[in-house]
Amino acid sequence: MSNQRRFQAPKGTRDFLPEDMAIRRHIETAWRETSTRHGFEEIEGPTFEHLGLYTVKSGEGIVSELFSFRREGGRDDYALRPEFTPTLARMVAARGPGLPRPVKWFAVPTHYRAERPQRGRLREFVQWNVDMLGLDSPTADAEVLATGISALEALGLDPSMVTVRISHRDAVALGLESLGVSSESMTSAFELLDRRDKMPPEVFAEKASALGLDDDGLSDFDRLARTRRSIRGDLADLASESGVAAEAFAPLEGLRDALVDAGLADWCEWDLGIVRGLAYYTGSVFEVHESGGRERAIAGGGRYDGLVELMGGPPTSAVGFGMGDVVLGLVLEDRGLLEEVRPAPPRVFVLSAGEDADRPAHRLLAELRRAGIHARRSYKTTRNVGKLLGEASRAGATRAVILGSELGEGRVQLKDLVSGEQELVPLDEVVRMISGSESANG
RNA sequence: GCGGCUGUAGCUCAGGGGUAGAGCACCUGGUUGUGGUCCAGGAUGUCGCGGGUUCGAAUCCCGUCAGUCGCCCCA
Repeated sequence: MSNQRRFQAPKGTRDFLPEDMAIRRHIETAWRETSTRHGFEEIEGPTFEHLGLYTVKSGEGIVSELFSFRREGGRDDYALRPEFTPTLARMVAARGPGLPRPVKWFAVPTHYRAERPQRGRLREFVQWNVDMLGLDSPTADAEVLATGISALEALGLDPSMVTVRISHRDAVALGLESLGVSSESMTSAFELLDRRDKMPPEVFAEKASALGLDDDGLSDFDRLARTRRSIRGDLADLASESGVAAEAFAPLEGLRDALVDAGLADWCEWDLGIVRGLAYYTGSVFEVHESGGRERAIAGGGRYDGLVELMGGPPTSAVGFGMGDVVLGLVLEDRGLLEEVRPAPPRVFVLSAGEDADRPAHRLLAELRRAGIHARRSYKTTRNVGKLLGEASRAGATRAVILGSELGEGRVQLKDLVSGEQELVPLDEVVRMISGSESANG
């Protein structure tokens, strides 16, 4: 290590040692199993795309946030994918007309963003994407949300720990309109709504008045932005709390019914301050947050009915979300839900208690593995059976097979490492006994 | 791009002008067959890097790099 150059992982990337990888697989397994159970099929796309795929949607300003490159001598600009939705929209635009509707796809891709890393945000991360296209109904929104929530539940979270905050751009637009915001100013109003907590009150007031809001309008705007309410409640209550005319919330009715019918009411609440920066959202928008508000959003998504068309496909309704592994991992860690997650332990540990037993031990090991059993041995040279059993225990094995002098009569010790009991059994029977036993492990 | 904090053994850290320590982890042994304990022993660092001050710097000063947290941004 002295006269060689030492490399470290690039900024914002992670090395996954076995313990880390076990956690990553734990999360990804929950994502995949939940997706499949809800009828979504897995897809994958290229890790890098033409740069234009991202600038067409987000403008040139996005480039500074991307890892983009041009091949030496090449003419095309590429970028490592910062998100999956453009790839998805491209795939659907290309193949969409021939696909049975609705399209229900999910992916678990890695993504890359050239940002300054901080808690909950890295330069390389995994993000679960769940999307449903071609069904213009709130039941699609609810089904997508049900899938996300179900995965959180599978990972041990419950409604006391996380909340899905939901809004709807149409409802908020109608509400803002009733406060006097013109349709030309609507985009700016959304932007102001999104960023209201990031500016001093004077600046907020100034920008609000630029939208045509007087003092009353400003206070109503603020009230709307802070409105949070159970989705079980009457929408009329939402109207009275936000100060906006009840008619504005008509777009929420179908969504509310679908969420309640899907059994998601305990997890969800209306939060009219949720906007999401992305310009392509057209209807429902939502974010999943840790209840204590200590971490960044665990997931975010919404309806984006115009994007497939933007990619050259037919007009296609769409709704989906992304859930990253970084914040989710932090939340699970905070809640102590990862303590039991570790690399798979072996079902059995084979050790020889004497030189004469080495070859029979190796033969047994091979036989166990051929039978599909996760079996390990020690590579130490010691004959100290105590040390070897210690190694078996540390590896997490619940049983050990000890081959020794009893081999002369064709028998070995089969030891239960949990109870400490052991019995002499015929060598020929070991594989059958272990494969036939009920074991939660490996 | 800006700011706070932190860089000493594989990990967590202590120390602090006279050329380095602890715990954990790791390895070996405890002689020929029973456990995460115990005992004994062992390896490991250019104290992030560069420069300056000094007889002497891990220690003080300057710079730089890296990590981390936050701001900006956040698909």
